[in-house]
Amino acid sequence: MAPRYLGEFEQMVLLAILQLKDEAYALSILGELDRRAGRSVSRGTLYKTLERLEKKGFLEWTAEKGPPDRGGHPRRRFAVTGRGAAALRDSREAFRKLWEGLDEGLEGLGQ
Amino acid sequence: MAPRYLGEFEQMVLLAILQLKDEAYALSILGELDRRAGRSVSRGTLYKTLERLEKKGFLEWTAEKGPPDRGGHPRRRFAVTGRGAAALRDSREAFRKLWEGLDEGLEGLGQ
DNA sequence: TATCCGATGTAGACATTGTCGACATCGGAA
DNA sequence: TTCCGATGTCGACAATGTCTACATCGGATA
Repeated sequence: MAPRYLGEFEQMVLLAILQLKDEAYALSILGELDRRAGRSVSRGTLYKTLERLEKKGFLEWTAEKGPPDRGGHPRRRFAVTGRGAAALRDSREAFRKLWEGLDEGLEGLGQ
Repeated sequence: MAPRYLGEFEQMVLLAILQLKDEAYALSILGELDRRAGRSVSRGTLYKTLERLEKKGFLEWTAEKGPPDRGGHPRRRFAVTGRGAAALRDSREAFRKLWEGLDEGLEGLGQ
């Protein structure tokens, strides 16, 4: 029952938020995910994941007044919590050990 | 419908198999996962994942006569396919870009 | 000022992935 | 013989990934 690990996409979302620093709004996250990971998903998908990560204490958000430029109205700014950062580091470490020494052998494999 | 990406645990399993080279039997994979990633799951969990990865063409296996030493009877030796290796590389690349420049800032975060 | 539109969010549904425990087998060891 | 450890298989269910449809708020604009 206790969700012990971050899913693949959950990790990506957390990382995208970290990359955006104080500009982590839902739509910007969507763009960051697409730019860096080539992962383009619907807004619904992102919001669901955001909601779950918040419920698990891996991120938090604050509501803000309308955006300065166009289309203005309230939106949420997301931020990774300490627990979220810790979970990311743990996962990164696990994968680092699993990849250890494999990089070379994989070059050229697959089409 | 088309499962485009590897799940978090699926990636770990594929990597463990790669690490074990020609010694990738179910039980050894279980041990490798535990040793390197600190991830200890039941045999059922592993077999289910192995089965799904095989169905998607990311790994294949060959049946072997009983193990040389103790408890002998047939078992399966697993191996990652070219497609599996390619999927791993893609995922690794996506995460590399997402982590870019974040390592420092994360040191010391979380408990 | 009535309406349209883009930026935001929410809700419900459903497929995929992660996880177990129970059950079944095969050969040696006791 | 019986017991036991190494192997696998199954069915059930929780967690994660994903979409589409629906709802809102304010400016822009006709």
